Amino acid sequence: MNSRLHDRSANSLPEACPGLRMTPQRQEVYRVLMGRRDHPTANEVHSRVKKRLPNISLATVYNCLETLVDHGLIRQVNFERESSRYCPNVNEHGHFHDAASGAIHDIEFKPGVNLADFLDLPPGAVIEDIEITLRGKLAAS
Amino acid sequence: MNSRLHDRSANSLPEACPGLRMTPQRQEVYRVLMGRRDHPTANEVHSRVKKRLPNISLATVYNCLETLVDHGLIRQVNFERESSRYCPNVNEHGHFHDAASGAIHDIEFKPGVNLADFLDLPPGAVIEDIEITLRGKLAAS
DNA sequence: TCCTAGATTGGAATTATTCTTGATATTGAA
DNA sequence: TTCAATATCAAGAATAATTCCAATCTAGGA
Repeated sequence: MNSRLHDRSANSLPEACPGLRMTPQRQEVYRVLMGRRDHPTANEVHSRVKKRLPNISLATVYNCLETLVDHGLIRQVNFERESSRYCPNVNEHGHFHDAASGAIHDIEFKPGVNLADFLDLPPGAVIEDIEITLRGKLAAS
Repeated sequence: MNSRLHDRSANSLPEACPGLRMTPQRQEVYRVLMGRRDHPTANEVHSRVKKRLPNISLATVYNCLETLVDHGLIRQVNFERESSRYCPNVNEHGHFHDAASGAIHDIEFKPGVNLADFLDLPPGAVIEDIEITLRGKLAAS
């Protein structure tokens, strides 16, 4: 599965990712995602990146995002049929979509849990990727 | 959450679903889904339905599918950015996407499990919908 | 039967994403 | 350093799933 890079702060860039040429565009796309972890769409990423790279095109943002996903530095997240969103948390995790605010929260697995503990997997299934999405509301507390 | 209708066979039509007029088109769309539970796309449903209703339009298939989803008789399932697929299993369940064959298998929860047992939910979260998708391979056994 | 709300149709419109092409930049080898 | 090969970028065209729209059509109630 994906490599697990932990403890990357908003400023730590993935200087050394084998096979990935760190161009200014990719760096800035990555920086923007790390800087505000609110699961932006490609369009939103484009707007943010343009502050520093005013000439970057949306196509390039799509290319950069795809490249970063392919190299396991970020994750692409889909809700229903909405635009894809992007997330710098590459740990195994799910998402909670708050219907009221539209906000998306990362959901971590409790430590030590195992898919097969709660799902009836087909015999011999080798899981390569998991996507867990919850939709609901946060009770006014 | 959705009403839970169990034990519907391939021929049992939802004659009585409050607020839903059972037109021939809706009936046939539903029948087609129940008859072959392989998670077809709207296009595939359209092809199948046309055998009995040659004049039905794709727009109508989309309308029927949406209506049936809204009434909790079927579920809409999304994988990545692919076309939506439709599934007559309205029980809470997930999906396993076999990368080799492209087949999609329903995954049931083990009895008695509870989301909060394995996920760190935000405090006060009220879950309205769950989507669990696994991608992987079936080991050649 | 007549009326009306809801359903259907075909085609146009929308929209996120991908593709294409030519220009530009980077790398590694000589 | 220079060159050739390769990768990246930008702009706009193309694609494809889905939705929208306007014009009929239909079923069921008065």
